[in-house]
Formats: sequence, C-alpha cells, structure tokens
Amino acid sequence: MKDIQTTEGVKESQAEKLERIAFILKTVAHPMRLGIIHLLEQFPRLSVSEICEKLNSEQSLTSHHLQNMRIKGILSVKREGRSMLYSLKERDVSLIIECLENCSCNM
Amino acid sequence: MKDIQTTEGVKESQAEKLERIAFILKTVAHPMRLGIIHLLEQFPRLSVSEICEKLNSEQSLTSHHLQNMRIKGILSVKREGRSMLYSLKERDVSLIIECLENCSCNM
DNA sequence: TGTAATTATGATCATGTTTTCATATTTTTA
DNA sequence: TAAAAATATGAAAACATGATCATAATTACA
Repeated sequence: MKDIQTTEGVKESQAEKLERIAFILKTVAHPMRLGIIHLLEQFPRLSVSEICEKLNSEQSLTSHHLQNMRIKGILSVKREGRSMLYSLKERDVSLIIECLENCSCNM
Repeated sequence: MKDIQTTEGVKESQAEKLERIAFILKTVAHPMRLGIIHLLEQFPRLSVSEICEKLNSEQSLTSHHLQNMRIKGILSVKREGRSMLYSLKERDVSLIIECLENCSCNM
C-alpha cells in the first residue's frame, strides 16, 4: 500500500485498509473454506471431487465455496479434462493461516 | 453456528481446530472491530467514548461491537469511574492483525 | 451420438449479522 | 437527591450468508 500525504488521505487509506483486511478475513473465516485452504497448502492443485473426497463434503456446497473464494481472488482454477483444478492464488493466504495456527493456539 | 459436515474420515481435532480458527476470524473480520483492535494496540486501555471519538463512530454501535468482542474473549473491560476501559485480552489477537497487515499487503 | 463423469448454477429456505433507535442502567457530582 | 455523563441493552429493520436441492453445462469416451 502506498504512502499518502494528506491528512484526509491517511485516514481514508487506513479505513480502506481495514475494509480490505476484513474482506479477506471474512472470506476465509469459515471452517470449510479454511479446510480447503489448508488442503491446498499440502496439495497445490486439486480437483473439486478430490477436495470433496478429502474433506468428506458435498459436491454442490463445495463448489459454491470454491466459487466464492475464486471470485474473491483467493483461489485460481484451470480446467484439465473434465476436472477443474483449484489452487491457492496467493501464497500469502496460506501465510495467514499459518500465522493463525500459531497465534491462536492459546485463545 | 449450525452443524458443519461431520468429517468422518478426518481427525476430529483438525475439524475442531478449523472451527476455532474460523470463530476467531469471524469475530475479527469486520472493519470496525479491526479498527478497535488496532486502536487498542496503540492505546492499551480506552474508554468507549474515547474509542468513539477516535474512530468517529456512534456510541451504541460501538458498544455493541465491544460487547461482542468481550463476550467472545477478545477484549476485557474494567470499570473506572463512569467509564469502561477496554483492552485486548490476548496479546495474540494483535499478533494476528500484525500478521495480516504484513501478509495481505499484496493481495 | 448418446451416456457417464465432473463441475457449476440458480432458487429457496433458514439463519445469522449489522445497524439503528429508544430507553435503561450505573456512576459521579452539584 | 436530582441531574448529567457514560455506557449498555433489547427490539426491529435491513442486510448478508450458508446449506440444500434440482438441474444445467461441459467434457470425455464408448
């Protein structure tokens, strides 16, 4: 995030920053979505059915969550045959999770 | 929270961990609540009206958010005169934010 | 081409969250 | 003790999200 000179601008950018962080957090703040992210840390490219299998989750619901994260820029997807291979778009997301796994142990 | 898909195959503790992390994230995933946390990192003990002033936020709404975070164990509160002084209960929460501020810069 | 496999989508229902408003509660002080 | 200051609370409105179901769309392959 770039520096801003005006006092007005500083406040603005601070608020925007909070909004952005909250947005990311909201996207991630769900057990199943966390599970998916966690999975994609171990297996960088997985199809929907593989994810369903590993998480023991239902196809449609899983797909909805994947769409959600894709639209919000957290996952990327690429077709391969009749499968769709999902992966973490930003390595940073998994850093967040890692951080949380450490940070939140004693809460 | 409703019941999440019971993960038969996956280890229980893993599912619980994801739930717990998601819970914390959900609590924090709101611009105003992030703002409050951020504020309390700089000023470890603040009254409701001080918070309102600094965030330019409305009393009742602010109070609701503070209650929310207090109930969920993120903030603690202590009366002083007719003020209520709030503070971060767990230093870890601010670690999460710090982490996020770094992690999510290039997203 | 028709069928199976895989994934996506849209509608709906139920639930949950955020905001606002009016008012209550607690404490201090004149 | 009454008024003022500070905060909390509850209900209602507005809005957002999650789960489920049925079905559509896309691709591969017999």
